[in-house]
Amino acid sequence: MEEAEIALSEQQLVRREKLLKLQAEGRDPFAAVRWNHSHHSSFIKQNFEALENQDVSIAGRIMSFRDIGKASFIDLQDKEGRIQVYLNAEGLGAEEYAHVKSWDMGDIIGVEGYVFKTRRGEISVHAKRMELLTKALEPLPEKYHGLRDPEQRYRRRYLDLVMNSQVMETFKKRTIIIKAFRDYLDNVGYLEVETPVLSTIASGAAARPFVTKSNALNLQLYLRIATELYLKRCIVGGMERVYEIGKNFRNEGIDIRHNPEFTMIELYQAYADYNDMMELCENLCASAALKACGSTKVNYQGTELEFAAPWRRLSMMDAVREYGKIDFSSVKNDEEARELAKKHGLVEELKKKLEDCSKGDILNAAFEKFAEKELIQPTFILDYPADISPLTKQKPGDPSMTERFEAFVYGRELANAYSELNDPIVQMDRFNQQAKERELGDDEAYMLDEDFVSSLEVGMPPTGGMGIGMDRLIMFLTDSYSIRDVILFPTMKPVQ
RNA sequence: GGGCCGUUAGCUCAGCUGGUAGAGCAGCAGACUCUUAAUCUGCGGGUCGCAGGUUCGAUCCCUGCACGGCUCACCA
Repeated sequence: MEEAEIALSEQQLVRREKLLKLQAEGRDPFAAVRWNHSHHSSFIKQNFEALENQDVSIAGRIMSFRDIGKASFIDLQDKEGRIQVYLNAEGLGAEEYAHVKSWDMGDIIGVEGYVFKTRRGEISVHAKRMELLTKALEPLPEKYHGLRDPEQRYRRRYLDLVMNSQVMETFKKRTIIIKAFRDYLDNVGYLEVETPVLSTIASGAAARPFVTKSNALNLQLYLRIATELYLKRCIVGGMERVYEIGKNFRNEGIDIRHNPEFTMIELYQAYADYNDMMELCENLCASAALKACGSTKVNYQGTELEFAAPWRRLSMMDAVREYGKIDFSSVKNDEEARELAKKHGLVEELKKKLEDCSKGDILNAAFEKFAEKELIQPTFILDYPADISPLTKQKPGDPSMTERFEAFVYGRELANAYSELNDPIVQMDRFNQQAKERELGDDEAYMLDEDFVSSLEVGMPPTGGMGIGMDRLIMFLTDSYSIRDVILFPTMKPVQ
């Protein structure tokens, strides 16, 4: 007792004793072994007529063990679900049957036997041979309530997955949704690419980056906050249609809809513009909803969301007029806009001092305050101020506005898309403007990427581009309240 | 970062106005050949998140800390 020992519970000690006993008997449940299994649980249940009285081989985890004396029932869980195993001395032999009875809930076993239906109508496997494939040394959480403690569910997701079948369903759906995106884009000629996570410049979005260091290069590097500028280089290179699904990293607050690392798809299409991106956005989301939920109509937190095209289209100015009762169309300059800001209580919403704010800043603040949370059904908000859209083409006839939209669902931003700015001279001016913003204290202003500008000098065709927050879409399609419910291992503070 | 709430057996949770703790599941022993939250009998299992303080005495009151949840702020 000199060294600090990990305190084992009574139940853990019991299981370790069982393990030692098994090993002493030459039945080490951790010894190398493979198990040929022929079927999964749900397949057997769905194909009972064909499989009745047929031999099958299954494997999984013991979730329930009902010993009624000379016979027992086990609920075996595999990746598809659960199936009941019936065992008795006749099927296994008296000695084996007695041995199996010492197994525990949580143990991972293989079962060979024939398919039958119990008198109560439960499709089951009548065991002829059983093998303990892995011993569980820790007891499972409570079989009825499962694992409830949110902290443990996130920290020990493996237990959450074992105990809560809807969690497994959510993550299966997650994969279906991402695959739906891939299938759709691959079918219309997109090329999936990979761009750097590590870079000396973190640009393409407004966010604080994570900082790391390369030992080999003796260099400070950032983890990417967006893939935009590299994907556009691919367009310059002639790939015409590219997308990347991957993690972005933003060193910011953690809450119900933000995780420091999150999954984004960005896609770029040459010879297209933001109108094409709207259609693509509708089609991608509708197709994902159809594949994951069987319908474009999805229930989210008690509200029915309709993802089928067409989504409502509304300019930012019209949205502010509709939801904020403020008319920006007649505002001629920044000064008039600042007056409006004071009149409508927007000053506190602004990220900068009022005198530093342009008309665009104030319009955006009014939108965020009055309109954003009202946009429940999928809605495109079009035409964003140029000041907050440094990578976007200006509107023909109104250089203060850009060809940009964001898609909102349930009051949350889901997608962001532009007619991509491809004029290298204007792009340089916009980066310079961002540098000024940074001097004014905005540490999320876009970093200058000179090589990106120089790629535009080589020539980027007119291009439409879009980013969609995959985690957020997955939240909507799985009725998940928190982003942590759609990320397998969300960022957590370590326990001290 | 602010506010509110939580942390008690492996798990899910009780625990009154302060007198060092209970249930169900799980575990152990036993009974039971169609159970499925199986049932029945009996028995074990706790540094009440951590550290201080008040008190004769703290799971309970106070302070601080840790972790988590919600929320506001922040955050395209």
